[in-house]
Amino acid sequence: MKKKIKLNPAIRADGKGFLKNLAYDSVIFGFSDGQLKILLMEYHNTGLFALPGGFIQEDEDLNEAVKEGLKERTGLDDIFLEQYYAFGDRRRFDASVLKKILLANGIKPDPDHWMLGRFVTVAYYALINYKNVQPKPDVLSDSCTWYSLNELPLLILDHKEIVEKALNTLRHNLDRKVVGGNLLPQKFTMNELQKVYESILGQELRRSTFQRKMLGMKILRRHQKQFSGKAHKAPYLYSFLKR
Amino acid sequence: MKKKIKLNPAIRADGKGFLKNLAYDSVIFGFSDGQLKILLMEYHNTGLFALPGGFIQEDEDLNEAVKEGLKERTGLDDIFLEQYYAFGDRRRFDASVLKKILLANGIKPDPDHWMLGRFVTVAYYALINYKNVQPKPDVLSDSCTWYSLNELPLLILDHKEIVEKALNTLRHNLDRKVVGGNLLPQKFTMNELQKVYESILGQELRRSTFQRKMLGMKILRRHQKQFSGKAHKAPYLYSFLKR
DNA sequence: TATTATTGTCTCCTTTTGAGACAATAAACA
DNA sequence: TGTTTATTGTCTCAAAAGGAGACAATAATA
Repeated sequence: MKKKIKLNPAIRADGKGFLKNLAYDSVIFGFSDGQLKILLMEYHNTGLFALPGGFIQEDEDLNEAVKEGLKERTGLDDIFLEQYYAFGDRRRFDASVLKKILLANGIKPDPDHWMLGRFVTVAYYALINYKNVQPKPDVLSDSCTWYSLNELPLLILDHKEIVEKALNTLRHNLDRKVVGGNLLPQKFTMNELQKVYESILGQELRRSTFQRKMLGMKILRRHQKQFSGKAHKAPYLYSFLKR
Repeated sequence: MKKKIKLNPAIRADGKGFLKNLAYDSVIFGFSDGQLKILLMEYHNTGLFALPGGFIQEDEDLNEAVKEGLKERTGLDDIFLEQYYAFGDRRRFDASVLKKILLANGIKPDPDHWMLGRFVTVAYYALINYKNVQPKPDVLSDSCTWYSLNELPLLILDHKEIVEKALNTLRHNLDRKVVGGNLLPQKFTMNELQKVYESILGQELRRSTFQRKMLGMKILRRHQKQFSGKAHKAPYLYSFLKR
């Protein structure tokens, strides 16, 4: 079987083969040091930061395009991913920013270069296990690294708003879906899970209530204890039941 | 001030002035005879039914385009409207259906006619007061009328799926937002409100519990009684508090 | 005046949640 | 080896919310 080569959109001059006026951006959440973090790209020689994103090929499902892009950035294949909003304000777009990025990459765009046009972007958020990932920049950017939600750099266009809405959506879905586990390794302690919930909700939770609730849902499997070497009772490890 | 004329996209041959590959569809909910209903368009001489939808002008915000389209269909201006999903599967599209519609309207499209291409559609749902509306068809269709959710005709493309997802989203938002009132006149009885909730949730609710909950939220104002002429106690009318 | 259907409210009971208490325990320390 | 420390799993008690039904009030009819 012939392997499909995916050209990076940025290096194509005409934008052929891609849906016009349409892009996607993904807010990729990870958890480390007790904090929620997201992946950001920094473009060559510009000091500009942006969400990982891309374009959709004409022969590709929207959701598949996003999964594919996610795989390129993170190397991960089976990721919790959810679409949450299409940002379509006309003023969200600013051609000068895109032009700056292209120029810094040695591309001198015509005024009617396809990437300088207006785009509606479909936003997704993903939850991944921080430890499994070595983020990789794309052709236009020289880094793809984690930033704590509390200390984000200035983002291009309306990407700040996109992040905020992602977090809000994640919060609202937290009670409907058992989403928290996607940010942790397969086995984790109750305290680690609680920390994840707390950082998503932005508020502290009562330990006993949280534990009772989680155990009451019957979706956790209890494994052996985890001995940390510290001078206190060792917590059990848990994992989520598949279904 | 010069009035802006909005050309109907269908009668433009080139599709210029519109965003490519992008459309919107709206699931417009109304409530009458104790049932949830939605607005559907039937295209001239085709027997094809579809959701009201349209395209986005290059100088127009996505949300504004949808509001504008909604106003054309319903005459209403200030409508509860919420975006909920962008449908972007490649196989959602079927050129033969669009071709049939165009042919039935006397337009013989080239194989590369813009409307025969692939579209990602951003879906919205709206809640309106049934009584306020005289639905109007657009240029391509000869009717725009209410259909009960239980007895929908066969819909084109993936419009059935779009409706189902709208209803699901509405259900999930029902406890977060006080959404039910948008389907009723300004003043309504508790029983009418309960019927709305029941038809959205697809299940019966306990009268006393429902009333206690609604009154407990402190978002209802009680008005005079409504005398129906029937031989029993008259219910109060309520309205939602603004804020 | 009695009857009927429906409404607003109340009561009782169960379930869920909030807040804290307490014994168990892994390692460090004396 | 016994004591101390920090943390864990579980339990208890009270408060809040929710389910199920009872009951008096009432608008029109018979």
